[in-house]
Amino acid sequence: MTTEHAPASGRPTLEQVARVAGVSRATVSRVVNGEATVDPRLRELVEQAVTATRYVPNRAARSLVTGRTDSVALVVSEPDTADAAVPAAGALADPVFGRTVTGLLREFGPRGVQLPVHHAADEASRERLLAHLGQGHADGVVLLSSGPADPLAERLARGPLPLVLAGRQAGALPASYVALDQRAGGALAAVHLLERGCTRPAVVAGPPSGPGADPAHRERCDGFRGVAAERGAAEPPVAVAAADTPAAGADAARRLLAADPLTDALFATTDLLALGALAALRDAGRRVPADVAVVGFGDDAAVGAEPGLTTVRRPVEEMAAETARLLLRQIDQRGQRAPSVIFPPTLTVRATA
Amino acid sequence: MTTEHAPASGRPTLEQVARVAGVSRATVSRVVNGEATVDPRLRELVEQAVTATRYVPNRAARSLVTGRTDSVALVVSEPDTADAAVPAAGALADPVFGRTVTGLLREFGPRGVQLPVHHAADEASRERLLAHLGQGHADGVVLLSSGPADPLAERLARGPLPLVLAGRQAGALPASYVALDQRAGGALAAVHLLERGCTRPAVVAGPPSGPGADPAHRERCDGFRGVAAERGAAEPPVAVAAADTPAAGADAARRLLAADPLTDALFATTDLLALGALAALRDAGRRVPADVAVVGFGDDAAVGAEPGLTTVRRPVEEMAAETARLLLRQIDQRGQRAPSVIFPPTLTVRATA
DNA sequence: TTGTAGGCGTTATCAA
DNA sequence: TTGATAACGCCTACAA
Repeated sequence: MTTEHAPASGRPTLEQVARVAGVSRATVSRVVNGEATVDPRLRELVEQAVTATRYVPNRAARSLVTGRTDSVALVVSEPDTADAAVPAAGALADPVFGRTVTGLLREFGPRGVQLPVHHAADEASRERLLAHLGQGHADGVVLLSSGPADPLAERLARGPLPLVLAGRQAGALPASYVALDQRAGGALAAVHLLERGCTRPAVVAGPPSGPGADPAHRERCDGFRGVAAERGAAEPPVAVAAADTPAAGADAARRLLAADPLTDALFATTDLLALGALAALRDAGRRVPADVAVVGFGDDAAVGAEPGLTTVRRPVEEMAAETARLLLRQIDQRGQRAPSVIFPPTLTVRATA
Repeated sequence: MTTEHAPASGRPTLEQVARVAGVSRATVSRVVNGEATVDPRLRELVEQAVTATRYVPNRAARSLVTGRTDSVALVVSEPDTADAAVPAAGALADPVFGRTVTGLLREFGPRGVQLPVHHAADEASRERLLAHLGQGHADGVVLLSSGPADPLAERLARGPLPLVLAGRQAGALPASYVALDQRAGGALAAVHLLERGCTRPAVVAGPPSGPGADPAHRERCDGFRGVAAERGAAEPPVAVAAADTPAAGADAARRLLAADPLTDALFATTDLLALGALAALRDAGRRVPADVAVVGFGDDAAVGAEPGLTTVRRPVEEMAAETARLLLRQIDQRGQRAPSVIFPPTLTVRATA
């Protein structure tokens, strides 16, 4: 008398597979989880039953007993945007976010690791997130942080969950990270410009505070100036833009040109700034790259430039893939911290330099 | 003799909260789930115990018994990119993806609904995804589809899971959607240009096939021409760009200017195309907007223009939030299809028109 | 209104 | 090597 009280959802369970294969649940479980200690003949039987019933393990049940979730939280954190001048945009609208997701999914997807996204933009969402993660709803965390001093980074780093910081160094925090060699990027730009024959380069640097602020601006700038000094070029003057926008970049470029009309190369620490510089050069009647060569940084806004902007490209997808691998390793090794990795950027040469 | 066999993970369970509050698990469960039938005094007690123990429900356990997952899959689908000319970019790098996530999270976050992201770009990932979703790992699906004829859309629509198409109409598919009124966007641009005094407008339209192809180009174009005809303006000539890139936009604009040197307004069905048109106008020595006014579409690349690009803005975040609400309603109503919604765009006036 | 008890699908611990 | 059997944390009749 098979009572068969239908489990509401018509999906097959271990029990059913076991019945079909004529073995116990335990054996089916072993086969499904690839354990070695199982008779080849039984294994064969079970595998047939699995495909016959189209069985797929129930994540919730598995998670309940193993304590693992097979999911990694992608947390996009940004400083309270309430006071900032950037209203709608936000870190999620940055192509870097999408490219990061692409890279992460490349590793996680095939392994069946879920990637729930979280956005922490204010106190409330931060607390909710922390509580959520604290409950063990993810096996690890990828933190995509826009600010250097992120309160969330610290709290997550002190927490028990494996954590990898994406695109930003950990500083004093006990966490591994995957970051870009910003200095090397600046150096790349300098070498290219100098080898091109430029002798009076200048730098449009992003703001040290306010919208678009980022310590990376300074590192890129330092890398650029380091090479210039090393190669005996004139010490490149630096104009700091008020914000990371084309308008501010144009303004900074104008100041640079006014201070030294013979400037023949401009390195902007951001593509957006470079776009503004391009506009300023146009207005000033300078030809690009004949009179002034321009190199940007990021390869984000570069797609919008006509003619194409020569720029320093960050291997965001590859970095994200490495982030995923690092995190997976940490999860496997039960919290044992993985080494951090720094990626070198590359130069994408287009029309402006 | 409290045996207290530590549950490995030190997280509080219903049981512990119940002990602290001096009630039964059932009562705690009721309070946590907001059931009305519970004595206010007990409720108070339980709530205190919950905060004291920092209790957060265990999703896996809950999911196991309810059959729900409290998570919605965000599926980003794009046609096989293998042959396409766009290598690294992809739909995820588009700011629209991030803005959509922002809007979805606005609704899902506070309700504790997870948002795992999936990327379906080839046959393998599509099948894996379908199997995954078929197993009931999500309560519903938001499909962000780049192509009009998406094989995934059809299969999901026929499946049992609640589905909402984001940013694209369903066509013949049995699914609800949230889309933009593309025609109205074109009309908006036309009205603005005409009221500005322009009399010889022209259109740079995106490609009907190939990279950046999208039926929306035509709708925007139709909306624009409809208003022009209605208001007795000259029939606007249309140049179709070879791709959705600034270079192709510049090329199309040049053709338009050559055909009619008196052209005094340009509407591009994409911001990227508009950027190219701007460059072409510059090269041709036309002042913008004095000689030729320019309006773009999307407000994506607009951030990269200097001076600012006047453009048609899509309320992507709001649309995504509505998508979330629609889906939630469908999930609550056990598959009962929700009505679709079409959003009107707005005009963002900057410097070019 | 509250508590008791059974079961969701899986893994893990034992015996056999 | 295999099979019972006991959790895992929660919800939900059902009984009180």
